[in-house]
Amino acid sequence: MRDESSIAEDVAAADEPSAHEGPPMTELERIRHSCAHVLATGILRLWPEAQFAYGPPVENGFYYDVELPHRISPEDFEQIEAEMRKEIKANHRFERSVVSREQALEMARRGELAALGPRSEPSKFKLDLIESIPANEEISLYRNGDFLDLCAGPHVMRTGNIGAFKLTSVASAYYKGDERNPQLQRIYGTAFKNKTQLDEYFAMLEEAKKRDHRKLGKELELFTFDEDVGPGLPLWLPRGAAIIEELEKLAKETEFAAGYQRVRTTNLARESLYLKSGHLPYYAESMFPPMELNEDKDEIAMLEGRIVAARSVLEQHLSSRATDEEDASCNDVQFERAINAAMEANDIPAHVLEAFEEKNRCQTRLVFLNQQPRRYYLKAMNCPHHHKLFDAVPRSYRDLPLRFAEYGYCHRYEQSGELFGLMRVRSLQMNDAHIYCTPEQFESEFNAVNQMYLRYFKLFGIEKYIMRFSTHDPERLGQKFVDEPELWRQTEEMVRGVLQRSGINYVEVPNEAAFYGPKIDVQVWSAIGREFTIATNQVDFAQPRRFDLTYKDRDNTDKTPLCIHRAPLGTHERFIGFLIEHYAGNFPLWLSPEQVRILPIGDDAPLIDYSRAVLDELRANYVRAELDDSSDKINGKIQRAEQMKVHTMLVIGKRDMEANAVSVRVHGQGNLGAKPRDQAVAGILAAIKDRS
RNA sequence: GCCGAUGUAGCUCAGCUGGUAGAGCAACGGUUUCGUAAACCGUAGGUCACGGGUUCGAAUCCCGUCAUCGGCUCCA
Repeated sequence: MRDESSIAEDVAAADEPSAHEGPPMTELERIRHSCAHVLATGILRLWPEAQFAYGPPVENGFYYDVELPHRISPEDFEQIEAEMRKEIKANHRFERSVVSREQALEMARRGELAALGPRSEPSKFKLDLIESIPANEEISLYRNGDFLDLCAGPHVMRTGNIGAFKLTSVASAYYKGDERNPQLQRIYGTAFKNKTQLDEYFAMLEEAKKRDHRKLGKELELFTFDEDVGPGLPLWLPRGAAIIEELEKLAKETEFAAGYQRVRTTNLARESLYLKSGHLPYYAESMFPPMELNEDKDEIAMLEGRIVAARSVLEQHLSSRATDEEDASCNDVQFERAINAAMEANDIPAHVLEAFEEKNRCQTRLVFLNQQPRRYYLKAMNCPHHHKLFDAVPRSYRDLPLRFAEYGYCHRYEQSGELFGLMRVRSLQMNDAHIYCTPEQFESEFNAVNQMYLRYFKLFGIEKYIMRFSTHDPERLGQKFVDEPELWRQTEEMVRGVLQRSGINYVEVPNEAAFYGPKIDVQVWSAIGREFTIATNQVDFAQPRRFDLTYKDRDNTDKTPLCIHRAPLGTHERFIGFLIEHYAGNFPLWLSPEQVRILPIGDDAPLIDYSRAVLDELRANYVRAELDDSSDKINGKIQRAEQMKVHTMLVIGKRDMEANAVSVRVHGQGNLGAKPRDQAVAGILAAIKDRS
């Protein structure tokens, strides 16, 4: 399971090559970090030329990055693990020594670091890592048996203290996490104090697999992906769509009460919109490539035809007047000159005059048409469209704050390797809204949005979350971030102040802002330990300016509003993916795709009629209820309903019918016994209404 | 996009070192009339992801493509 500190750890693991800084390790981390050294020892026994980069403990184990011509595959694990077991059995001490910078560099040059002894090739990554250790820091080495490594430690006392370990996977990773650096093989493993804990860990992984949203989504018939539709483009089955409808109902009610207005915009817009917004070029690689439309093609062809016809009339006219030295079959410029001159005359026939005018009319019109195809893009974000809605009507300070909400589809061209079930998709429905406000209104609007998050989290029982405040990187202005240094500074200062005053727990993460302004992401952890950005809240100073959005202030001057982008429920795709894992598919009644299933015992006509009457009553109240009139026995019907995680089952036998009752069974709770029909129905309706 | 792994019926999975593709559940047709997690019998269902190659013969071996998964990079 992941905790809040894991963000810091991951950042440290990614950004801190030497591990020469950072918080002290826990006992388990020391075991895992030591196991990484043992892994390197094992690999070197098999491939002495291996070059190691760094090998820290991570959330669920450890890894070591290695460069090696041989491609390590899971088939090699057994062999490597055998070498590792020998090293653990030898029970070598982890011996720490401190060396001078020059000594360390010398050893690296001799290939002795992350090695079993001197080698012909230098330990090149270690050489580089030594360079990055700050001058005032001590340089330490750790030895276990023959293996010596540059390492800040700490370690367990002896290799034998690594109770139980297992190699788990191999992946590739860029050296220092930078795409421009060489790719290394990253060997992952995990280690625990003892075999029992190791086994428990793998058993836990098996359990986690059962609540994986991709597995449950298929089993519960919530959504599907189809090759003909395309990767990352989920299709929602009726049961999944039911959840979407409930979430939208929730959002619409909440937002209506909070003074939002709903708008609707298109999925497609011309290139010019996104040039204005800055999505092109700042966001271009996340957008689907454009489609090109020859919008004026037909009109251009028609005009050109008419020009040709008119010109032939004019040419005829010219040639009829031609003197010996004049040639009517001349180039365009000469023709224009000649015809203009000819039109000076007084005796021009009417049809020639008409052709002349027709030609000029057509040529003038052509100037205003697009000869080049026009580009249209699928929208990746709603904001540019909403800005246009702001701009569609003159705005006064009295209109602010103006809050436009839309649950629209956006399409983003995520890289193929990024796609991940529902959590990372290419078509997404965002719980989006844009709040246009004055700087004075910013704080209360911003806090109101945060309050909305907290209410939602309470409703869904989300207890663990953290806000990440992402700021810009001054060095990437004009590349990743709009080039407005002063506005960035002011806005970040403003947001930081609001966050601090509101007392919300947050961490500040540099360089991860949106291109148009700083943002706050809300990270949550699904029940199986995955971490996600579920909601987002961003400040946009850039786009309102780029769109020249203004409102008339009290003093009759035009001012530019601030814009807050916010999506407390994130996207349906990710949010539902999260909820599936959060609830393990056992949705509360209000969200349950099938809220009630009626299970008659037997199929006697009166019993079926009674069951159907109960069904009709529920459906008349918009309850998603079904009747199982199959020929299964009652145990079979219950089994099937339980497997589909139907929330409430109403078992109806002869006894119930005669008492005008139903027997209530709730998924996960079992048989709750018979209840009067009215009472049971009322209870269901009340629970749905309260979202309890 | 990069590295690695995987791809057999709607689902879960068998199918040895190449010799004509199998089970359970689901579906469909019957029989059964059952009080809280699976009644019984039968029927149908697959171009073994796709495309090439090797071979007398390929689900199986080789190459390529696509998709998914584990990571990396990216990320509202």
